[in-house]
Amino acid sequence: MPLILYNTLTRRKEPFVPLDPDRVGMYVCGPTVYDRAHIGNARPVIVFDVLYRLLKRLYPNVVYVRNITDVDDKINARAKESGEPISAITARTAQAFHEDIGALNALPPDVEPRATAHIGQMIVMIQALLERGHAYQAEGHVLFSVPSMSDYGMLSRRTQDELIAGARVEVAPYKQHPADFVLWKPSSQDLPGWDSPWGRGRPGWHIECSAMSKEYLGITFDIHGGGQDLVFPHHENEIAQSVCAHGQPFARYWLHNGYLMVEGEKMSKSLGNFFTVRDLLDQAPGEAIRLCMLSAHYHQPFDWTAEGLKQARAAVDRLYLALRSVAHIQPQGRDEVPIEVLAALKDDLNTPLAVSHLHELATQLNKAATDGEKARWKGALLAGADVLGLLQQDVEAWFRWTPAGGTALSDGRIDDLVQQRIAARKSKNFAEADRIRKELADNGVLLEDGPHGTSWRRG
RNA sequence: GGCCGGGUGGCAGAGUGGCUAUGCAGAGGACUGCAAAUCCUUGUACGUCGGUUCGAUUCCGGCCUCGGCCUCCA
Repeated sequence: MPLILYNTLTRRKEPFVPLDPDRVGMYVCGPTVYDRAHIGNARPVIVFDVLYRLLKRLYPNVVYVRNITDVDDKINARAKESGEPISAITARTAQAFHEDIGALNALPPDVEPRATAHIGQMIVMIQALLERGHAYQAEGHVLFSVPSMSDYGMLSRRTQDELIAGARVEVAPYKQHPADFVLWKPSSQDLPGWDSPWGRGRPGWHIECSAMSKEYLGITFDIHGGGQDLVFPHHENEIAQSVCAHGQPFARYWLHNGYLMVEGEKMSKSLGNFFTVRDLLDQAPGEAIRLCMLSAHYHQPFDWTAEGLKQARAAVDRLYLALRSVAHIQPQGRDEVPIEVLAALKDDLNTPLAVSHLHELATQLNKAATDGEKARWKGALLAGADVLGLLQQDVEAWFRWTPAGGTALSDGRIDDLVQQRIAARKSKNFAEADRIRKELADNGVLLEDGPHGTSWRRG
């Protein structure tokens, strides 16, 4: 069964056929580093991480590029507010981004280019657009001429007339057409700027992705991904710039993850339902957050709820409990992704179905009677979880996780109480044993008496 | 106004022209000093009205309804 992907360009599911199976290229729009990542930012990171893991299983060489936007007017505004130097803001925020998404088990991309390190390539591309008659200069700006591209709007399926009608912001007077967008804009001395043929200035938002994808993946490449909100204008404009500058096709498969809502409402700062990844990592382990995200199909809108996170955590608990019961068994077939998990993911990244297969594997593991069966099912469960970026940590570490700033009992204190209870049980002092269990339960610690002794976990 | 995606059992959420999704929650049972975990059994579905069909939750059309986007935004 081939890999099938829903391509926004054609609005249908298509078999994925790479340009060069020996070098599959994927570009995903990364963060603008002016503030900590919120859960909306986390969704594409997790979704495309799963795709990356899947592609690596299917092809020998995958190049995953995810940029960091470190030049942007939002960053400039932040610097002006706080007085913190721009370079400090971007460095600090980029580092925080890496920490946050690392906790969500997102693999680092192969290349993580920064916009400010590719200004030269952007200038070259803008020059090409000017030479080919797809851009013009006006009042220190360089603008892309939307009417110069006959099939502009192919991705978002908009016509140029609609763009005029839909323009709800004031159109800058130097624009020849309301939909024209900025490639380069002048910078005053207090703003970041680079010398260019058009004076000291800075790039527009869209050009960086066009320049950096070409730098690392070539003019035409396989997959371009991002959030659905980027379809227009960002990705539409990337296509316009790249196609018009090079005269050749740009990305072949466009993938977009759906929007993220919170408790049924649009996530926004004014509604007070705006969570950062960091906030959530203080409340729940990263793998619970990750599984929660993967419990709905990437293309659907996702409603983030406290209840959903709770259920996701319970689901991960269940998988780790299955593993805990076979901690002493060496897994077998550790690298063979179970066929049903693979099939689910190859069908346009059907992660909810893949997760359900993980649960079925856990059930089989729980039911396994012989060590041979246990070894086989354990290997299958772990291998299936790997492609989803789940079950990546030590089983006991998972059960010992504790929220930030909590007043949880220490591991050592819990171990002591467990030992006391074991002694009480040995002497048939069940009243004392139950008292200790109750004391631990009151502190959020669950005990499980098994054939191999007593284990505990934080709930 | 334009574009797009939805409406599935208590909840979340896949999927399918006729055959158990899965998890959580519920009920009964086994196991356990008691529990927990686990296993077994089990109840509750496919917005609405038509059409196509031997048969539709699943295809087609109308309707109702929810949500998002339309040059800040993953």
